[in-house]
Amino acid sequence: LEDVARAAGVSRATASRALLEAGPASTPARARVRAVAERMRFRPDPAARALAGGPGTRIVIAVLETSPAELECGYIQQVAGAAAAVVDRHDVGVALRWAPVDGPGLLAGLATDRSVHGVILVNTTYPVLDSLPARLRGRVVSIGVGSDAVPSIDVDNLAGATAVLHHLCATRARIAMIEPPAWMPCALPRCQAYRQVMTEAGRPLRMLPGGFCMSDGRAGAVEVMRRWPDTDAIFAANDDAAFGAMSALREMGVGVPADVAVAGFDDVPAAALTYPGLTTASHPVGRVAAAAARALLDPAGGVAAQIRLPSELVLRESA
Amino acid sequence: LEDVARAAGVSRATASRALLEAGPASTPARARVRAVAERMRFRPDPAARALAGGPGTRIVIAVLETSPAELECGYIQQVAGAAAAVVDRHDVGVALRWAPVDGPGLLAGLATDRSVHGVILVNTTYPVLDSLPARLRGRVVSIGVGSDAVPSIDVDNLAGATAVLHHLCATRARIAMIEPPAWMPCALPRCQAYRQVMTEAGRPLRMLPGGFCMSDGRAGAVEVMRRWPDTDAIFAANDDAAFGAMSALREMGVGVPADVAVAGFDDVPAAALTYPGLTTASHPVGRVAAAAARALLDPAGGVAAQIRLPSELVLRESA
DNA sequence: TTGAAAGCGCTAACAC
DNA sequence: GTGTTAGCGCTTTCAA
Repeated sequence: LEDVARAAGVSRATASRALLEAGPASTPARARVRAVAERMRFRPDPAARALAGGPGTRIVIAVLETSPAELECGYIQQVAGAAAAVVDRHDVGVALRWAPVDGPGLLAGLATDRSVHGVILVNTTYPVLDSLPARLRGRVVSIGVGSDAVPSIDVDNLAGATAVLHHLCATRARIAMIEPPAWMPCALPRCQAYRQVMTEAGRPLRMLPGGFCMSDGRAGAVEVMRRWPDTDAIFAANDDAAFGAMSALREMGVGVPADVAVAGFDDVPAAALTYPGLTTASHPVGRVAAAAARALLDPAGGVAAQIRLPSELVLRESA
Repeated sequence: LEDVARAAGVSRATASRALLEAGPASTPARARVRAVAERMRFRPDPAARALAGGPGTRIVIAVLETSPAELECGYIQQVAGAAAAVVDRHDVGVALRWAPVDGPGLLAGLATDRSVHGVILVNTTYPVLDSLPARLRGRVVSIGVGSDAVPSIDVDNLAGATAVLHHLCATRARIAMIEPPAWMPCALPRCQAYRQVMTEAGRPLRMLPGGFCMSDGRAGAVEVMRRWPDTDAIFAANDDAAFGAMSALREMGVGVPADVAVAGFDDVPAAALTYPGLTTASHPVGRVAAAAARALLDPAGGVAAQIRLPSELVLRESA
């Protein structure tokens, strides 16, 4: 910085202000500093910046889940990987932290940690969003639901699920849904899509509490066939649950898709490998996470309040 | 630190030395400082530490690959996720960086970056290992092959592959292997196991250059059946290649496992979902990555030169 | 609008 | 073995 300032003919302080786009600085000086910095390929030292009261050196990905073991699921790993790839160029790192679903003070602790540059909330809930400490304002983005103070980025769950359900409706009459975990507000649009499409099409509503694991899908499928034996399609809240449903149906001697069609959501790699291949909606997790990391990193900070990345119908054999 | 030192009745410098376990410090003082620090839940500020010449605040995971797109594969994501979870407690972050397979100066650049705490090399090669800059000594671990200066952590490829091949040998006579990418030295033990087991069992050697993608497995299987039509088992270098082989065999009208048994390596989640389920060897990627991160973080630094985590045979229907 | 100066919390020479 | 002192590279009051 010293060198940049000298080369631009200003003091360190002015250079700092120019680069930060904060505080007073004349437009010409500002431009000169930026040009010199560019030319010298100047990269501010994040450690020094953190020490001097700037943003920290880590982005923590705080994952709300029922158990820390959930950090090992493919979805979270993908978020971590994509974010880690994005932050590298900015000399920042990411850390992955489990937060109990109803644990208090998660954000409070993060707010006082000077080494924290920003926070990516995953699977967050409204109570957590509402407890946002002032010091964290502008340094938090949510993958999932957001609030006035917290911009959110997610796949377009509503559109993706709607597409799947329209496809199901075209060939099937009685469609059941295995719901996502009830506490997870970001998954609610998938239910909403179900209610909406079924209602509009005049189909019966057959919803069952479920979850995001194969075991949830398995249990759900068994219960569906017990309660409504004439069901001819199952929409699972995600691919894993759909895999569970398919395997349970097979064990019950129910043909997929001959007797019952099955569809999921996410298009995980395994969806292309099962037999039959799983019809589902794509979920660009990596792009969502990368966008979240960039929102935290970009100086402009022009984060739209809400970004919904498109989800596309992926047709395979199961439905 | 100031407070800790005062409470322990020593100067900041002594406290620092005691906590760092570096430099001279009397045993009693050392113990006192540690006790006080423990009680006060003192956590040194990583930014300050980095600024003052200590280790940086980021661990960069440098992945040698042929293309940056490879960073998005499940294996790398898992490494990133597991490492990110481990470093969180240490107020450090991880960053993911792609490095061209034969790109020069990768480590040189990292060595001069003060914000880098340490480096986890993934899929590294011997030339890279040999070019280790002195300043990075003791701050690099490799997931894969290592060297005198770089401790390495990996799954026990040799034992895992050997177990799979012994299993194959028990019921099959002519076993072909689809090899891993040739430039990736960490995957070589899988080939070595093949040669060894085949030779000991007096079986023909049928090796074909391959890779780690489904397309490699697909091409490999086609070529195997063309060159050696009486082959009755295929060992693919990893699960993805095995999936490709299975799908190619199915398309060729070859029954799996009836006509040809197929086995892979890694036990990715999809291996349990294909039809037939894939016989493979487990690969505790998360544990490997966590161990690598811990090796970099732990103050003791007592990293064994080489750690090989066990791989277990996972029997399913494909072989 | 700008510059000078005072730290941020820690480590590492250096003298005691 | 221990304390004193001087920074690490930046941001941010405060005067000018």
